[in-house]
Amino acid sequence: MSDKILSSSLEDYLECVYNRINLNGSVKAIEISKELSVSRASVTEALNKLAQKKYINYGRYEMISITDLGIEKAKEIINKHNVIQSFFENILGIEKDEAARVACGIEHIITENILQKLSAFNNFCSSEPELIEKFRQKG
Amino acid sequence: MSDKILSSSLEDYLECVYNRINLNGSVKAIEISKELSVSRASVTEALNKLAQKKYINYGRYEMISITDLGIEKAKEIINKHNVIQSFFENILGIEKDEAARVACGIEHIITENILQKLSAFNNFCSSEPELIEKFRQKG
DNA sequence: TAAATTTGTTATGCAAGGCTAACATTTTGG
DNA sequence: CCAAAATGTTAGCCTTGCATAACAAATTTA
Repeated sequence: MSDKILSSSLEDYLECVYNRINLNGSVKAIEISKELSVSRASVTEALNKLAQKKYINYGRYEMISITDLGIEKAKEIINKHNVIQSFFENILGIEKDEAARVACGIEHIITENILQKLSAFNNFCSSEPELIEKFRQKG
Repeated sequence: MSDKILSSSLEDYLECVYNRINLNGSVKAIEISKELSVSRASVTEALNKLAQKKYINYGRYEMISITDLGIEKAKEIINKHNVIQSFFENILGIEKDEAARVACGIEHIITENILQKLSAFNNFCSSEPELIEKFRQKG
């Protein structure tokens, strides 16, 4: 529980909180419960941990809000997710659902260094669309 | 513990057993302990689970051997590892250690479908080396 | 507004995967 | 061959992450 470190699981909860707040302006525990397919009790537990680590503001029966630290962290995670999913979808040609599902696992593992290279590679491939054309014809 | 399913952790143990047996003809628990940086006790526990699931042959104070099922599974895992590591090293230009370390996490998550596409993409890029040249100059 | 429903919390328990310490067995080197 | 060292096992404990059930608070609605 080294204060600032987040497990994969807690990263998922934080990501969900961030996305919901961005979409709706607020988020309720039961929404998280449904989105992540876990019990309400598990959500309570996870939110307490995130609050203790200062990623969100939260107390018994209180509204959930996200801190600046939480926003920063959530953006990092979501950026990783997007870069990975984009590589799978746009370059490898994987169907969206599968791309998203696997990206969701990898986002917790990939290093900043590899992510940066992968992002650059995505951009490179966008700038040379005939490349992907050629790959799609073979594979 | 649904009989044939292996957790990430057990996949790591099996991979290690397979590699050691291939290199040296045999493997001892203490070697696994060192390679995976876990206690001897944890190795005993993991080996018992792998034996129960029929991936290895193993009993108290007995030599460890791998079953046909184990070999098949280990090859799958190692193939995943190699495809991922190769993409990181040869295409993104990641340094070997980091490529191996991250591949070791992803190999437990990636689907067969994505792996197959990634492998095809590795081959495609090998057949067009000027591509990677160009990317390296930009990124 | 008071009862019913929904949502949140707490208590408790389970499984996985790890640890240490003590004990058992095997291997090694005088 | 036998004592010391190395290796393997067991017992007991911890943490994470999940669950269910019972209870508390908030919200909805009749």
